[in-house]
Amino acid sequence: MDIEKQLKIIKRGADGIISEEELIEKLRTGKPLRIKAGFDPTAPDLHLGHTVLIRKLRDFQKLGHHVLLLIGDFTGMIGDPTGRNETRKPLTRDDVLKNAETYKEQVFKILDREKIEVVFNSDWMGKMTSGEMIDLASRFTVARMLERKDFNKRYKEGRSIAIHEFLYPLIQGYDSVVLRADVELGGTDQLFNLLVGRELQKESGQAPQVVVTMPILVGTDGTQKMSKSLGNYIGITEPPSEIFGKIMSISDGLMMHYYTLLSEADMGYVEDVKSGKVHPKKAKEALAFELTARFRGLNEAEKAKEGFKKLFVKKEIPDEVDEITIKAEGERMRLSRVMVLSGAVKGTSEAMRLIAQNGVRVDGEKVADEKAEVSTGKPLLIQAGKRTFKKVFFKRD
RNA sequence: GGAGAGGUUCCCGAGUGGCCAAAGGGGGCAGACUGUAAAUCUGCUGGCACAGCCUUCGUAGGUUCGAAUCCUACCCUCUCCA
Repeated sequence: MDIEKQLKIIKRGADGIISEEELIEKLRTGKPLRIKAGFDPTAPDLHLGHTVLIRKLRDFQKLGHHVLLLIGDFTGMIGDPTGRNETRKPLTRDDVLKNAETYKEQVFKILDREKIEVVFNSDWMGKMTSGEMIDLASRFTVARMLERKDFNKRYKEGRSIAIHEFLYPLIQGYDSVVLRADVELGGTDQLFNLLVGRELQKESGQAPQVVVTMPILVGTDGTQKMSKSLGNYIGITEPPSEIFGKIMSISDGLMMHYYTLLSEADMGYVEDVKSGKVHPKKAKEALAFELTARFRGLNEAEKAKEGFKKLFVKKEIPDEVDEITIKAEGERMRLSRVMVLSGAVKGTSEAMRLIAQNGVRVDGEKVADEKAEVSTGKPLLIQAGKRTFKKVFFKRD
């Protein structure tokens, strides 16, 4: 493929490339490039945010380049400095391997498993002697380190920076030297670390890697970056109905952001959505379908779509309802009690609250009385809130 | 090593002896509206055998008829000086 076309694909969705000239030069050699991307081994549950980067790796794969998936098990002991002062508990070798397996499994939903090399930086970092570590540390200066936004801010504010935090960018950079990376991909928040790699490579007599940064995906709350700890994420292993539903409930504005970074839809369609030619609802549905299908398969996506329509558009009862059998405690039971036992709610208070708020239906009928009782003679269909359904069977002994 | 500040319910943050299950905001949930959403309005947001009772305000004790609020010890966090 000619270089212009390759470049176009690489640039799509990318935030920045340092530098484009160098990239062209590397592409011109015609040899497969070594593309590096690092992952934290602590969080094996991938969400849409991670997939932005992985999809870009896929682009490189399609162009015939060699992808190196670096599991940062050594750097994981440090944890990328975020300013949050929480000490990471060291992972055992077993944990790391297990997490890595999970990673691969999930990553292969997007990447071609044949054209990928998985490496662990503990392989070389674990063997490094203190002397070598000092040598590595000597190749960078504190002043340069403090250029990093995060460090800079903390330094100015007089907040603590532990010495070992300085090692993180250094090691990440050193990984590039060891791997002889031609290109490294990362989120925009990784820019500094990625640039350190270039410095160290130059010092080692290598051509500096080209740095490609991808925008950070905003979470479902529409403001903060997608992350598991913030609870604003959509995991790629979640049930299809969850993925579909979560995407359907993002705001229209966010939808454009997702279209740009996650969808494979061609730019023409995306423009039509932006200009309003396509109804936002239709567009959101298409996006939800595309992403659900990507991670959970076409059939599942189809089901999720139908289920969603039934539940939210027609307000009907979904096809598949959780069925649960609980012990009958008499001829009649408090509804709140039944709801707790069936797992529809966390506790009695929550059950009563929901009832008081008109959010509970039994066999389709709204319940108004918080202390309502139900007969245990036949199975009941309980709806608690918008989306929780339980088919309850009673067992007598 | 020295000096000070502080630890409150999911989060931020008020509260300095009873009117405190604890203001206000955020988030979350529910209802209305809708395009599924957003925005907006309303309500809820410790637990339970729910007009009542029980457990919460860093931890453990103490004073008091009564403590998140006072006392003692301990743990932790932060800031400043050296």
